[in-house]
Amino acid sequence: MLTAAADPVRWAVLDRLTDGTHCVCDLQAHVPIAANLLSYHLKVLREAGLVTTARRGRWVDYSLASDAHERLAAALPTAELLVAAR
Amino acid sequence: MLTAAADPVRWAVLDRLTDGTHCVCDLQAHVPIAANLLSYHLKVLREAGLVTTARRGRWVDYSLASDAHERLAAALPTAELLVAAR
DNA sequence: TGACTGAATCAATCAGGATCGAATCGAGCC
DNA sequence: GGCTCGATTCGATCCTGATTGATTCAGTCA
Repeated sequence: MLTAAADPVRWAVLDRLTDGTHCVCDLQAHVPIAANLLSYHLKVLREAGLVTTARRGRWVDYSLASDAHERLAAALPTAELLVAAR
Repeated sequence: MLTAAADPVRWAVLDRLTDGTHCVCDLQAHVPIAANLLSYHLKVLREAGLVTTARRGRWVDYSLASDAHERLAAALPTAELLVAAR
């Protein structure tokens, strides 16, 4: 879970998706890597459940999973500090 | 920052430290790896500023940095979602 | 239909970090 | 001083995961 977010490329993708849905071609313009490599990283994010996809014609739109932040925050080893503080 | 926490061994160490200070020998008992390897991971955590150390006689005590959780949470790519929500 | 485009998949390569063994350091004890 | 214990450092190896290029798939438009 954390390892999925703790990669420079995937971090940039997630960061880009925080301001809304973007197709792969748009993400492509924001990370300077090959298309097939981006596809690989998107697959990792999909398998981690951090992003969701929707096909729109010949494009595929990627969005942040609605609970992405909650799940990431809960995955932090220090998460239980919050619980204890409540 | 995130990569420091997104490792199984270091995650376990940080998790162990959430309930207080522990010497290396105690941490050793909670992660099934060689002593020198643990030392390596502790060094990574030190360099990331996530833990602090204090020598006590022949022992070295490790503690969570006071701002460890804040800094980890802020390092999440989805962190700005919180800011936007406020 | 057939050419074209966006996207995903596959096998193979490569690099960086994790791991191991041995040596070293620092502090206490006899 | 020599010795032990706790912890770290060093050098070499292993191995996972990132990267690459080529291929395949799905959808669009002429």
